[in-house]
Amino acid sequence: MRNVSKPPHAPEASEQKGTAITEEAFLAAYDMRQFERPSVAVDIVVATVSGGALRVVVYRRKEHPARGKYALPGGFVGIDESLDAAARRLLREKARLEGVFFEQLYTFGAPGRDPRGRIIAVAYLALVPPEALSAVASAHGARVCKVLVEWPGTAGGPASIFDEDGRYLPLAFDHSSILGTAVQRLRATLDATPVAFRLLPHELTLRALQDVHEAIRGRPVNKDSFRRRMLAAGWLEATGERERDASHRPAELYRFVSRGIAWPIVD
Amino acid sequence: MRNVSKPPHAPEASEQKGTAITEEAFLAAYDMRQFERPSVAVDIVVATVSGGALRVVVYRRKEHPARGKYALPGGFVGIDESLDAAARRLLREKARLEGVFFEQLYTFGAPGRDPRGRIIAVAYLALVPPEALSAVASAHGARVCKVLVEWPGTAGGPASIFDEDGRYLPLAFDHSSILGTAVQRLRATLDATPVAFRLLPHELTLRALQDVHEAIRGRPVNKDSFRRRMLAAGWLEATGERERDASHRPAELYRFVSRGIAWPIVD
DNA sequence: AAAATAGTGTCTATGAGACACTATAGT
DNA sequence: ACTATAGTGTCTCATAGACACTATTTT
Repeated sequence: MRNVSKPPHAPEASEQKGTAITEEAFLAAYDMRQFERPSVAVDIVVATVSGGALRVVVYRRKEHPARGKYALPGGFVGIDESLDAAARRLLREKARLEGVFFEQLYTFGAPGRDPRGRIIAVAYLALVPPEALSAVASAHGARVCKVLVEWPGTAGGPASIFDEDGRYLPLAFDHSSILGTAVQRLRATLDATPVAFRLLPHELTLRALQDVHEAIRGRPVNKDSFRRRMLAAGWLEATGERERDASHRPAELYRFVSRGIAWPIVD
Repeated sequence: MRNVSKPPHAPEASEQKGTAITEEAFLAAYDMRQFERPSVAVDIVVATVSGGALRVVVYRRKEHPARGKYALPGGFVGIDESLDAAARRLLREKARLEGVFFEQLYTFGAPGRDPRGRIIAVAYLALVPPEALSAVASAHGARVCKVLVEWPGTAGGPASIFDEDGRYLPLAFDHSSILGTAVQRLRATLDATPVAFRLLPHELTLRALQDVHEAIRGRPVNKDSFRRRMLAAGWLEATGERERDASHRPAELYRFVSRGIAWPIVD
């Protein structure tokens, strides 16, 4: 039986006399529980770049459903909790991450996406520098896996994950779609906004920044023009320091500064 | 009392024995109703461009809450209905629109956004040519209002609506935020994707296309370079026909064709 | 010295902005 | 003829890509 619930915007009970009562009286008489409601969860793509590859945090599911498959960190939204607050709480609870950059990505609401029932997932994207994930690795079943994207540019589509030995790891539910959407967002905003800096430590070399761009785009970028663009964008400030323990000429260290530059860039 | 509901990913009841039972048995025993759930609605920004201005469809609310204010068309998501299906249904029910382009925009979930209780709104953006809204105008309380955006570029922020006489019309709930997000999305995707064509009839002049770009960006664009870019993009095909009833030289009519060009553009 | 990567200078191709000019409709 | 807008040709400037070259570290 399909429940195309009639919106409570105009509930039957108060429709006739509704025009005369006050807003307070209306709200007091209003019972929202008359409509069947879905559950709402937040799922988070916690992304970083290390070893020249885009990586995300996943957990091996120990319970049904999708037992043995890998899932993005996530959980249900509290009834008095905003979506952003839920994402912040879940980042803390599930990945021990605080103060990291995150933003809402897309909402996945296909009726069959979770066998437990109607669960609508608001997906988030969190960006962290690789060293911030050292604590996560020790967490209960957590793994930081390489992402494989099989479509070019911002075409979109699912993405899959692999372990260090190149073995495919199955993702639970529709999490390959969520992951694909995250990569699409990253690729689309990479040039227009300074997202790449969120994936790097505070002090960085231009080479490391280029590695991040190449890992996200999945293809090489032109070195010369990349350096010029980055230095012209006004996001970088030379520290005067140089890289250490490189087996070749050490590169200049830069700091990310957004002096007066809006986020995203305003034209 | 704050209900930060413990995620049913690992429900207490089946935690101990969960590792031994089958997925079928787990799901049969699983009761999702133990957690308090929000309502989920879809709100739609139905946008067009006419008279050199970006316009959206709003309804004057006849009932509490926010009685007398203007609201975007919207309604609750059916328990077995996907989010896209809910948007399609609401476009048909509320604005008598079928077969129009629409996409998901952002999800608004602040706990206090609707005084009736916890209602999470998945916002959608629908783009229609101006003549498609002639039937909407006659609908119950519907109005097609000019949009005012007070921030430059893709900075983001709220947007407000005005009637034909320049009078400010108050928007209900957080609909000015939703509207602002819609404009931000339009501005961000205007150059990279052929969204502008969704706001125009099938046959169009370059001038009309430029008007759409200027209305969305909120500032003039360079005519010469705009013409070159549009003709080079491969989205336009000359019909050989010319504009009628213009009080000056009639412009060439073009048709939108996306021959082999992906949506959005793949590089 | 050899290897490897960092960083600079310069040439070329492309696309945006500017502007002058021509074309074609209504009045 | 006059006005208004459509549409073309060309110049300049900014930026991306390509490539040659120099610089500085480890081994």
